[in-house]
Amino acid sequence: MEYNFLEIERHWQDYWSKNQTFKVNTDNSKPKFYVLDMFPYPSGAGLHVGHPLGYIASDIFSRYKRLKGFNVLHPMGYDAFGLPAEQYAIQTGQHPAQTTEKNIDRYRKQLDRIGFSYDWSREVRTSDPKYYKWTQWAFLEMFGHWYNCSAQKAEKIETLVKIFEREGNSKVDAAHSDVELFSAEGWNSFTDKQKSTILMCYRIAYLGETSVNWCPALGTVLANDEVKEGFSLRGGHPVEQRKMRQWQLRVSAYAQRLLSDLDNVEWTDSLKEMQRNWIGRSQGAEMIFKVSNGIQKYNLEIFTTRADTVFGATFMVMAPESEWVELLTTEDCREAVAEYITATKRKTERERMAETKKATGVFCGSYATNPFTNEQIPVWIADYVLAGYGTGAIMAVPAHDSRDYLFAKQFNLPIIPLIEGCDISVESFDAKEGIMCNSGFLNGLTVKEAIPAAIEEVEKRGLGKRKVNFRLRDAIFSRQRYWGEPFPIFYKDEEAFPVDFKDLPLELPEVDKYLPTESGEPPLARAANWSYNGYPLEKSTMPGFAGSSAYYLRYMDPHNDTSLVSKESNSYWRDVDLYIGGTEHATGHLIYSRFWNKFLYDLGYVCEEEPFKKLINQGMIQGRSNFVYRIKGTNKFVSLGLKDGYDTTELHVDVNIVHNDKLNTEEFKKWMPDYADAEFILENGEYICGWAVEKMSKSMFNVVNPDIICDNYGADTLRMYEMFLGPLEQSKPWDTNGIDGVHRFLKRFWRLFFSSREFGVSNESASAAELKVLHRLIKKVQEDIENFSFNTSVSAFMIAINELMELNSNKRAILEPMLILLSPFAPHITEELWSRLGNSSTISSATFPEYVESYTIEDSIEYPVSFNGKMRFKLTLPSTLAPAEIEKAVREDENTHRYLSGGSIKKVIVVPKKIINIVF
RNA sequence: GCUCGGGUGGUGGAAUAGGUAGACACGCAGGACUUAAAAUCCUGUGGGCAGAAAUGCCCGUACGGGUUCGAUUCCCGUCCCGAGUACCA
Repeated sequence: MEYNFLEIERHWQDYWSKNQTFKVNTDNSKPKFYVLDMFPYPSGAGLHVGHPLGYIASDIFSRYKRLKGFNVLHPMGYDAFGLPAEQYAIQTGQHPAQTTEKNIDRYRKQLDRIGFSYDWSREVRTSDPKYYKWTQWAFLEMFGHWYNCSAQKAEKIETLVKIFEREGNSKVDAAHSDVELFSAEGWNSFTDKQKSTILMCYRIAYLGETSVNWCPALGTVLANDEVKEGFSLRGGHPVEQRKMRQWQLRVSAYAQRLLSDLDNVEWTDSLKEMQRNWIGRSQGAEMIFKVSNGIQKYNLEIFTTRADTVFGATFMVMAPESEWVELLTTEDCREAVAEYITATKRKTERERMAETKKATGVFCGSYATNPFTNEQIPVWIADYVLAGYGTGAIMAVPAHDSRDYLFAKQFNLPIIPLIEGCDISVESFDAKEGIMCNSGFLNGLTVKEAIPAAIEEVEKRGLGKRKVNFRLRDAIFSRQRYWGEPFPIFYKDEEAFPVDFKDLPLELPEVDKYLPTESGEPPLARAANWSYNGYPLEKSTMPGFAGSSAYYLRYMDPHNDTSLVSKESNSYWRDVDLYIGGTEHATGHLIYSRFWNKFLYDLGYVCEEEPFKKLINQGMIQGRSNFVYRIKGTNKFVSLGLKDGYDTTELHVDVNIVHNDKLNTEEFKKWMPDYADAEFILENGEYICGWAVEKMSKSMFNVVNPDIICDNYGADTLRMYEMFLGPLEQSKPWDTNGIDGVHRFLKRFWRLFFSSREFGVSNESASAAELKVLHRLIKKVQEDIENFSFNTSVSAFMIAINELMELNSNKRAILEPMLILLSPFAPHITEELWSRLGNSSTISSATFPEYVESYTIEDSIEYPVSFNGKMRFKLTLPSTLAPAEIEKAVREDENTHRYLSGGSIKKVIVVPKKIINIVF
């Protein structure tokens, strides 16, 4: 009986779907387990073999947990709003909803063929109005709340109004944008519009002027994590800085909690580290420097982490965008400053980055007083100081900061070393170590002692205070695009008002074109009647991360019409126990989701403060390209081994017509018309292709479609092979060479159940040897799955099968538990054999076999005996011996005496079950 | 530059509370079955030296040191590769 994987897989996929085998409900009699994949953006290109890697791993884990008695929530959905569908719509005029729908259908078909155990009744799509109603709802909640820093939580905006009415805003410890101080009387005398403008500075979702990443090619703004090295992540278009009024989320208010709570989740260290860097906490002090432009005196505030170096501050620098520039530029410097500022503005973000080795700047004419030395020091303007961080101004300590050093050298400013014996002749001494000198009261202290001592002195003299700064900025939430969630916001007299909750979802309107208008307004401006009760609605839409920030909550209760997730569902499923996805979301989705969840937690809508308990990053699967070598000026192709004898051009060839690096020359002739009459110079009758690891992409002809693998080998082989390829978290190239090994394994496994030619297993009881094989495997597979070491468990299966074949084992007592062990990896073949064995229920409701140690204990052990670490001979001893008895046996062994040849034993080291080493 | 990973046969990769390095698989070579092919099965396969053979010895986990009876594993230094980040004061 052949292993007919196509028939078997089709049959069981139908069966699972018809019987809703993987549908779950809350069930208080069972412990819950929530396994989540990062849902995909359904692109037009469909899935390639790299995409399912993480899904396969999570599916194996889900199936394993079911066998272990857990009630497993394992859902899937689509991140359906996004740029490519909109770009395609602009080109073709087709509604993005249509292309998205089509792509989703294709994705679904591809996913279904791999045999995932998703509960599809819980599917979500971010572009579905029933779904984005709750994205809009969350936004309105953020609009209606402020962040109370002393309580460390979000509170209703009404509580803030009460405080303002009672005492003004001077004592409120709130996360806010720049705002003037006012008293209670002041507040009460404001007009409604003034009040609303002030409240906007406190809302968690707020409208504010900010410097944004503007991408002219895409015609929209982008968040920091959507920009990489000055180019847009999607499309790779240049990005420039622009001041614009945009909706923003006050993520920065949560910076400390986002940082601290990383300690409470089981993520990889590298991912946590990435988030820590992105949040970028730095502890230091804010200090006031008295400055004078000759006419008027001001207090210029700066931020520093090195308060200990004040004695070496020989000049000040402020950012070109700083509002201080206007105040501190003196008349005689005005022209030079203006010129410098225009020059800076013209530079793109990229140019500014590229020029990190060259310092540019201009003196503004004013002088500051160093509060510790009382020296007069010049105030400069330079673009190496950023407006958006700290106070936008710094004290420059050239001896101990490389950027200040570069600047001082360029403009001949004094450099004063502050650490004993440091060499600053060619570069600054940035390390925080050494003994202080030239520093007045700090002299003789180590840097570590001097930093707090200096801050203490600063506070004592009233020059400033301790301060913690974060690099994490508020998230820019507006996109000038069509294919996204509309903001439930309308404007009355230029003032923003929320759309009433009962009117949600505010559905995306129809437009004639998906482009911005001629006047540069977002596409929604094209919609007729884009208004609410006669008032104009917000025309930008929300960014991609809006819909993906709370989708894991929606899966818990996907059809709920009255809330995002019910209290009952949320308190049962709580949080994601295992989240699998790519590391590319480290500073985007994974920050926003945590922020979003914490916000909902503050409001009492969810019961866990962190959404993803454990997170695994699957590695990227790269492509493995194949090459052919065409002799220049001919249509002749020479095999890899002979190509050095010719002048050739290396050309990519479709990997799907190459098997084990051997080209199918007939297929090759059919592949492209140009090659129809190609000739080949073969080696040993075969054409061998060259290869290289590259990104998987159409242009390299190295895309492998999982459907083809399923056609040729079956889904079970694909699943096991993807796991066998290497450690889950490691990036690795896809190489179809080698898949035969896994396929062969499944065929052998299948054959174990066919003792003659007919299906049949023996009911005899298992032998000790068979039980040993089985129980070693149970232990190994269980440990490996728990440790996400799926590649080694595939190997363990192969070893076990080889051993069982040697034993001619076909006993039900062994094969039935083997089926259960294998079922998470290869669900179709195991389900088929399971039912042939006469089981009425599906294998997913079976119980994972219990490991019994006594079956695996060996009678005797072969010990390698080494002398001073060098292996000499092997000694077989009963496994029951205690270390002392082993030592006695080896001392008495004749081989020992032979190798000692008269020398005396100093020590005998016995590592139980491993090695005996004699030291002499 | 900084931070975090990682360097093991022809290939993918096993093995680290320090204990026979190269499991398992691919590929390759040889063999069995077959008219032939496919499929399947068996044997060998890190390098070197010696031997008819069984086998024995030496060298080998990027490189150079160190700790140890013993290091792929721990420590110090160097080189290379990958990821993240980019003037964050």
